[in-house]
Amino acid sequence: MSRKIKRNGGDDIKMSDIARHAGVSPMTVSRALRAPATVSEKMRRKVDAAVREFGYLPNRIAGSLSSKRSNVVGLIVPSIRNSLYASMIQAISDVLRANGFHLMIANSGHQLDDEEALVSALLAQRVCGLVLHNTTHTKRVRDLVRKAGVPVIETGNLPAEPLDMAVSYSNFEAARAMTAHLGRLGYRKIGFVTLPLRDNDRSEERRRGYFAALKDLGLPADPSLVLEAPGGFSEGGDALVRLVQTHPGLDAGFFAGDVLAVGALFECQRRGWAVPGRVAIASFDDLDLLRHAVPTVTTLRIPRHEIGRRSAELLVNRLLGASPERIRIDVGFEIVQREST
Amino acid sequence: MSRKIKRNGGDDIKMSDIARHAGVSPMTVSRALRAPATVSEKMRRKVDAAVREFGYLPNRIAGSLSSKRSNVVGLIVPSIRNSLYASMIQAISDVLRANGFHLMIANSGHQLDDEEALVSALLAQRVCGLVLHNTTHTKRVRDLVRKAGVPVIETGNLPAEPLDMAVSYSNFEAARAMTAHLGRLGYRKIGFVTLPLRDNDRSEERRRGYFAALKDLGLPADPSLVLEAPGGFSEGGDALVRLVQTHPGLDAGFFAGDVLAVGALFECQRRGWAVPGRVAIASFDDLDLLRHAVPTVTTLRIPRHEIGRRSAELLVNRLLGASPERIRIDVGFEIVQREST
DNA sequence: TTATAGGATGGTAGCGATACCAAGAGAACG
DNA sequence: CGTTCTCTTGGTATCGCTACCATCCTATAA
Repeated sequence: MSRKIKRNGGDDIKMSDIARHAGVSPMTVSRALRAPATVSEKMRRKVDAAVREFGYLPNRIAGSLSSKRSNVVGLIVPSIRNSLYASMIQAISDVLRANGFHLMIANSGHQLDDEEALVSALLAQRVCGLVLHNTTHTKRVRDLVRKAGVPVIETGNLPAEPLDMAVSYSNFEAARAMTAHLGRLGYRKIGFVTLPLRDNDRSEERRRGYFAALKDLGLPADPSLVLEAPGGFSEGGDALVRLVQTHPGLDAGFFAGDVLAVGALFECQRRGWAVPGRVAIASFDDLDLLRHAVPTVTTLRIPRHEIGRRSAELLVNRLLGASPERIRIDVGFEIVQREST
Repeated sequence: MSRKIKRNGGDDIKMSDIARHAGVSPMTVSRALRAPATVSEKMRRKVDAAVREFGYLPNRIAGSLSSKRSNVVGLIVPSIRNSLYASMIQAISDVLRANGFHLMIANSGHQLDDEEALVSALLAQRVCGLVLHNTTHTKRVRDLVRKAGVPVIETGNLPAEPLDMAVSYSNFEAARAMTAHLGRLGYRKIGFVTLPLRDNDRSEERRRGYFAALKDLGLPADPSLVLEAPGGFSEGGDALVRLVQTHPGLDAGFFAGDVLAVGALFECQRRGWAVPGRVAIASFDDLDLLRHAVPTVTTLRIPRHEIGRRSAELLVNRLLGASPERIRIDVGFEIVQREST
């Protein structure tokens, strides 16, 4: 059909073609498209007509190269699959889009090395900003980001010293508050099930919070009450069963991952264990599901949507000219007491 | 600090700088980076050293402009928040990344007009391929896509005439199969709860499938057995209650949306209605949740992950040179019979 | 009437890479 | 020893757009 590989198909109409057909200069076309107010009514109409006639789409790649400005923001999350991230992503995407920016998403699978590779790749694409759902990075990531000079949001945890801007809640405080809440409700033997701790500052912080609260409550810190489990319904159920077997007096389980908590709840239903009669269940992160389960599940409400929204807003402000300053926003959390505790 | 707005920060080291410091020509740097095999060992080492010394990141924007090739694929989903899409997105992202491509994601919120705006925007960014989770488009979208000449995957449904390539299952056949399955199990008064039908070919098809199956079963087509509900746990519960109230003989509910089904299940638990004793519940889409709920829920397993994987693979093949041909892949579905029916 | 400001247009020179072709350096051959 | 072939390397011309500055035109003031 064609002698060489067709790289990009398309007839590739360009700005100068439009200019010629409209009888104006390319610059006028450029202006009519980006800043219509700076062009006379007459010119604008000519340009618009030609643009419509040819179905012209300006080449943003050329535009970005020329203006040294891009309108794409990069986002790295540990996993796209997880619905927690999904609501944050949605919020980011919405705010960006409303301001004419786009989102490039990648997932690191909780690997710091992969995060590094992705940060390089995104910076090579010359993203104009970055959102990282992670607050511990390799040295190279820190260097790259500093050197690139693009605004960066870190989230997922509250770092003591953000790279640039951080929007999050404190995993430590949240876990501590929930544990304290359970103590206040009278529970005395509180198990803690955590997601994998390796390379995950969030999980670490939560566990620290749990122990801190136990100390505040004057309860013994028993490491055997802490179980590490990969996320998943079955794993949550298994963990609870194991805790109950090894600690007959267990009266509550705090699951630092909502899916784990729901899995535990289902396992209780299956075994006919009353929740909270036999054992109370508390969760982390307010999945919609938890409000509808039977019984409804006590949890921490993390304003994921707000985190996404504010992250994107900060980024956009900076991109629109706000002066660079280290910002660290604590969006807080809320304990939602429900039937399960 | 600086007299003019700093657009992109960074010292902006470029290829010619690296070339100078390595004592070679820019072309050699370019080759050493993209096709190391075409460059002598000696040159490659010089280049690598300079690249590392300066922490140089090639500018992909310039590269794309020059080569007329981009490595970014665009994806438009109705909603990022929904976990159905999440597992497909993850699969797409993984395959693309393994082949050196990136993903730009946007969500249309089920609006065809928004889809149109996003397709324009993505094509203006000169994405090298497009995945649309939708099979009905505005005329302009069809024109734009044709003109751009980039490979396109449609998914979410099986269109009779794909724009280019389609990877999906048949919503019609799936809904028909599940309804038939319920009939085979002996249910005679089967309610159908659908997601909003407006501008949504998937929902339409599912409803058609339901009616087709009723006809096959020799059961009357009673429009009052069909309820439209926005997605959500409460909405699923409400819909079931309404159906039961208006049709005392209702013995099964088929929910064309997993969240609706789970909501209905919870409502039954709350009211003490035996599932499936009082009413059976069947769902669409095999959320993990359904396998763990009590009782476990009968559903249609849609290979979302496979859809994402194969979509991305087709796209990558085409981008790597496979000849353009209309492809229409039916990945099928599977009925998973569980305790709830 | 001429001077002058201010807004609208156009010309030119890149942005930072790659495609394409030409040239140089060895290797292999008669 | 010259010729041809292959493998590397380098130079030049874009890619499609925007920044920047020069120019031109019209409107208002003197």
